[in-house]
Amino acid sequence: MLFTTKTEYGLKAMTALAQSKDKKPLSLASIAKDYHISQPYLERLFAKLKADGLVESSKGSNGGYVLTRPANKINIFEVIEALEGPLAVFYCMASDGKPACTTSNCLTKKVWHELQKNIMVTLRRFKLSDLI
Amino acid sequence: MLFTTKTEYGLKAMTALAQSKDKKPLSLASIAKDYHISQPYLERLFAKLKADGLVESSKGSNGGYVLTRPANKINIFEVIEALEGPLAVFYCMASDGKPACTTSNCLTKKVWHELQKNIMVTLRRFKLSDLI
DNA sequence: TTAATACCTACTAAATTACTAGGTTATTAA
DNA sequence: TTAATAACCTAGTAATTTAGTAGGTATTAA
Repeated sequence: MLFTTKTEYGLKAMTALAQSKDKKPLSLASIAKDYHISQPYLERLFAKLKADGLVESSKGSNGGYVLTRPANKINIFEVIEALEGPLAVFYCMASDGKPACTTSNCLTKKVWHELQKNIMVTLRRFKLSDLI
Repeated sequence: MLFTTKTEYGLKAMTALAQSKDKKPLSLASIAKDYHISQPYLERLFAKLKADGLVESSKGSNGGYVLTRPANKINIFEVIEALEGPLAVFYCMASDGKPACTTSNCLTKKVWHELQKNIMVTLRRFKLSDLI
């Protein structure tokens, strides 16, 4: 399985924000209820979405989250990367702190690189608005 | 992470078979030693590869595994699917026994379907011989 | 001042991956 | 015929990740 419920829940919630009347902030409590998702779990996902600048929050009564950009300007890849971390088809392809493959001139790596690029391009083509 | 060490180990071992002199069977003991992989774990991977008809086995002294086809006729997708099971970018996309998405006319699903098709096409383009 | 909301920390449960241990069965070479 | 080799099988354990729970604090609007 490529993606987990993190992405599934996150995208569902993001589409909910995209459909909010007059860009009114939506509380996680209401989203959690509407989509039957654990609220604390959703909170952690939104912390990541906010850290990556995809949503803005406001506290207090009538507070909640709103998208920072129109839904047709947010691509699926951004959302996935925010939630799942950097895309890596393999351990050896990880771009974060993990130990990378040390085989010089590694043919296998070239194949994974091409696959990874391909997946990214495909995911970037789709916008949040395509899911509504 | 898309793929696990199952695929990593499996592909490494398959390329070892592809490079065997005169198509001589290679034992899992020797592959496990050469590539520093747990032999019983490798055994289970090869059970899957054999079940999918990608390798043949012979028991006894000088026995081992050989490829059933030339390396340029075996594509990466076949190997991955044998080892990791049916490709599904999401739970809702699983083609096996699991409960599928019931949302009729689900837009999200169309996006995943296109992504999934794309990944398959890319993986089928690469042959085992490309990794040698 | 109160209620609503984001935000934070620590823990538990479930699932999956990776690995270990200890066999049995079939085949070949000596 | 025997011993070595190798596939093949079963039942576990360890490690990691995902998913979810519990119980708070901080901030803001009404």
